[in-house]
Amino acid sequence: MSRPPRARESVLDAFEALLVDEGERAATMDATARAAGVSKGGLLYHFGSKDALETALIDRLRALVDEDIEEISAADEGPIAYFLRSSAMEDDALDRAIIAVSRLAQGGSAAAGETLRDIRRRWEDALRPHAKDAAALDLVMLVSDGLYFNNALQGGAIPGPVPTGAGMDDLIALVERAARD
Amino acid sequence: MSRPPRARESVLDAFEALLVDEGERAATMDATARAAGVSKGGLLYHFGSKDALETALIDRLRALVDEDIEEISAADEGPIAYFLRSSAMEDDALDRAIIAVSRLAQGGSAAAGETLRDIRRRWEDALRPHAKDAAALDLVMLVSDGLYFNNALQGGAIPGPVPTGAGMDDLIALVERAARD
DNA sequence: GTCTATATACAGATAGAC
DNA sequence: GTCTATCTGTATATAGAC
Repeated sequence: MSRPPRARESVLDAFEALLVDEGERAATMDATARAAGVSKGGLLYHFGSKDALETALIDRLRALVDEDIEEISAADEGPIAYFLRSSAMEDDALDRAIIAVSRLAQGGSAAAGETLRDIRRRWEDALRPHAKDAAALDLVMLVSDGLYFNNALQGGAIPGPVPTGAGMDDLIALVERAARD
Repeated sequence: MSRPPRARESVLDAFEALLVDEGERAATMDATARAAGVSKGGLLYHFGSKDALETALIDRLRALVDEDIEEISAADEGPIAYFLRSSAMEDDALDRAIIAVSRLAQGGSAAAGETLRDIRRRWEDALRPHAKDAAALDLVMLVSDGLYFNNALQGGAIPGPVPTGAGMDDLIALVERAARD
């Protein structure tokens, strides 16, 4: 695994941040270059096209999901609780990458949409052994989708309608009681 | 209530269809005019700007939600079951309008985002009396969000991971058992 | 590897004819 | 009320200097 150039990574970080904080429309190559502190030409040396930039972000997401799938199976508080709790986070690398790629999917990227469906399938497969039946698995997946949806929809700093703290604990307990094997 | 001109409504239908079927980026004024069978100038007679077009679609959604809130309270199978079942529909006027406005929100429209948050709050208020506690209400809302999310994400005709038929009945039974008062 | 300058395409919007 | 023609801004991408 050859580690990629620093400049390349910081361009990718800037692109992701723009997608998450200001939406797909604001994440232009110009704005990305400015945010990363390089010129448009400099950006295009690392990523030959907008499509290449999007593909690189999608690849980063896939790598983060690989790690996450490992952690789900090994989680102390149980796979379902771990999965739901991590669905509501806002600032770790995985969640930022998912939100960013969701924005690309909404903006019309077919590759982004396929990636998100694929990821969802992998999570579903990882959790299936821990749910008592199909409806229970549907329930867990849909609550997780709902948590992501609400985090993805709110523009920036607006507090969403998603439960936090004790409210989140109560929700997880309720879902586990309904879904656990 | 003065009924609006036929041409105006068909432009709005075309705009909504483009948003739902091909995404926010494809729903340009040019494409909307073409799909509605008018020229760009013709479209701009009815809607003086892109913003006016978006506002009209948002207003249409608000009106449909007013009707829906009435029906939720009056539903035979119970408000929660009715609400969840209607969250998974794909082709009635309300669901198409929600998906279209969700696309606008993702594309950066602040007004669309506020409208969606407002609608969610109204549904939550309508269902609160029928849920046994806060966690139960969170559960119902998040499952509904998840159903919408999955319908909104898939590009066009791709079958989503959302349960249908008997699977949906099982899910609703599970949620009701967990959440009902 | 990174820059400036420029080409090309398309979005939203205006003007004025019919 | 609907059209064509045109203006302006901005996004992606290329060419070539440093």
